[in-house]
Amino acid sequence: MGKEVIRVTEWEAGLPTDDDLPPLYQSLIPPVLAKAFKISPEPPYTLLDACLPGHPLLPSCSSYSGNTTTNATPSGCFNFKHFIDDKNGNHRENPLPVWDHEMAEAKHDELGTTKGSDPKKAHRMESAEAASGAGATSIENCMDDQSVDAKAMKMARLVWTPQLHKRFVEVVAHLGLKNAVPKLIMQLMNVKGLTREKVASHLQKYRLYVRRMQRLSNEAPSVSDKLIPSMTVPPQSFN
DNA sequence: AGCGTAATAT
DNA sequence: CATATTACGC
Repeated sequence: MGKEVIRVTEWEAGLPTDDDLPPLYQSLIPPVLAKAFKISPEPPYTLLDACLPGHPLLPSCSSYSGNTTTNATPSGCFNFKHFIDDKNGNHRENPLPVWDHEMAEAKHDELGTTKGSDPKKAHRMESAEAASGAGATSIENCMDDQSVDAKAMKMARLVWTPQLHKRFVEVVAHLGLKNAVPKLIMQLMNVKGLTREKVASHLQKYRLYVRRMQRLSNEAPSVSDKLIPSMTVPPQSFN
């Protein structure tokens, strides 16, 4: 007795469970290998895709930071100020991630003369018809256009929608706050149009937010804290 | 080359 | 205000 007629359970023994397999797997495969092995070459998510509810990109990282600050902003863009607590992470609304196309015309040529040629001075934002906040039909194409030549021209301001930010936070949590650097975050997020600079900018702000939160949780619990400074928690550096 | 940060710009 | 850009040190 003892051996069951089931499959080769031993094979499955050491294998990682679903919990152990964050959906980052594809992102971790070098493009070269992926291509060599005919693995789907890591489809870069459009900003839209990344925000769609049904995307298991990063399942709730249950065993990473224990508590991945699930922040769902109630309305509009997320605010580091507000989203401190999460009442219900159940907001499935999808305010489409948007690029701020404000500089549609803006620049008029002031130097129309036969002066030199400027190597890095040509901004032309024209492909701006995104369906911001409305039923979007062929948004993907729209995104394509933007993200493609977005690298060339000056990109419109990225709006960090709650969903996009959520992905950001998840990736950061997955990496650990210490290892989370712009480049890695950008790669793991795998969102089309994201640049290292954008991520870095966001990360900088996010760090400030986290630090503020940590301080807040430490100090000013009550009056007794001030009266009895005998045993205070010195350095609480998470990671 | 990247990163972190503060200051500054849009 | 949120995001982008820059400058500087590491």
